[in-house]
Amino acid sequence: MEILDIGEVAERTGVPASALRYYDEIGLVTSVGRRGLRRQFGPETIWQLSLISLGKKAGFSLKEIAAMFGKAGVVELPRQTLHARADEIDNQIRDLTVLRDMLRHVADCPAPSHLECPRFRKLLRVASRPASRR
Amino acid sequence: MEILDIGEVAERTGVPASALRYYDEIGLVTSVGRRGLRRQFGPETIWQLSLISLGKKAGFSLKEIAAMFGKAGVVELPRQTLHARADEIDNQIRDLTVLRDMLRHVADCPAPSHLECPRFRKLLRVASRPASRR
DNA sequence: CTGCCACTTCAAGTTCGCTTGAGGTCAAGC
DNA sequence: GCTTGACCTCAAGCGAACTTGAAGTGGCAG
Repeated sequence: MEILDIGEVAERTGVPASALRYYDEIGLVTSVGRRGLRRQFGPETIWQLSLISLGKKAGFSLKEIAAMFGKAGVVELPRQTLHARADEIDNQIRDLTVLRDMLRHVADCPAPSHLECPRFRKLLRVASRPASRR
Repeated sequence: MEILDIGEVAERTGVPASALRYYDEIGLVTSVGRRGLRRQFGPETIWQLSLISLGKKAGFSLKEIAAMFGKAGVVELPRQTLHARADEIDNQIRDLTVLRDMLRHVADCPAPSHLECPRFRKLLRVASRPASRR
């Protein structure tokens, strides 16, 4: 059960075969060979696809993801770049936290207009501030 | 200085006029009138645009953002939906945290192959787990 | 040996979120 | 009154990330 063909990968990961073909085409995943015409993938493809899905959720483009996790699924970027990426993600986490707090607040706050609520106004101020100052 | 025309809004927010016209077209922002042909916006547009930018960073589509912050910039969704959205965002924050830790780890870990590093393998397991179990 | 059917390729189409370009308008300054 | 310049409209184009469809192929079960 070492080598999976495209249908099995699709079934196990939920990623459609058409998408897998596309990823193969752009070099985001690599098929280890063919059985007839049928693409075959190594077992590492499975976790590579979860990393890809993670990266997508984080808002990275497939190109950026390909750059982060090279063909082998092994990261090959300079440390500096990796830390920079991590910092970007930290900023994004902060943004999401503000948005989440805003939604939760709005769901619960009884004020007639949220603009009148000091808590909402505070969140708004944070939301408007540039990332560098957060 | 109550009412701004499109150029001023663009300048203050960094959102290009073409995008503002597009947002107007799809009803994501509303112009309060025209001076000649020129669109004019109320001052609330400014903070609405930062909410929009926040929502975009969070990976929501413009339609979803429009649904969250109705035309008036006032949220008009049932509390339940808002909390559901907030929970979604929480999951996303967790995903991002895993990804960030993964990047930082990879930047610093001296192991020859990350697959051999127990810490990396642990992060990988978390990454592969469905959101519900995290 | 013959089907079957899951795959293949390749081109074209789709959605999203805009941008670009051509040609037009209008308020304001000279 | 004329020019200027910032806006306008409308249609087309664009890149990302796929999907869809038509026509073909090849391993394997019977």
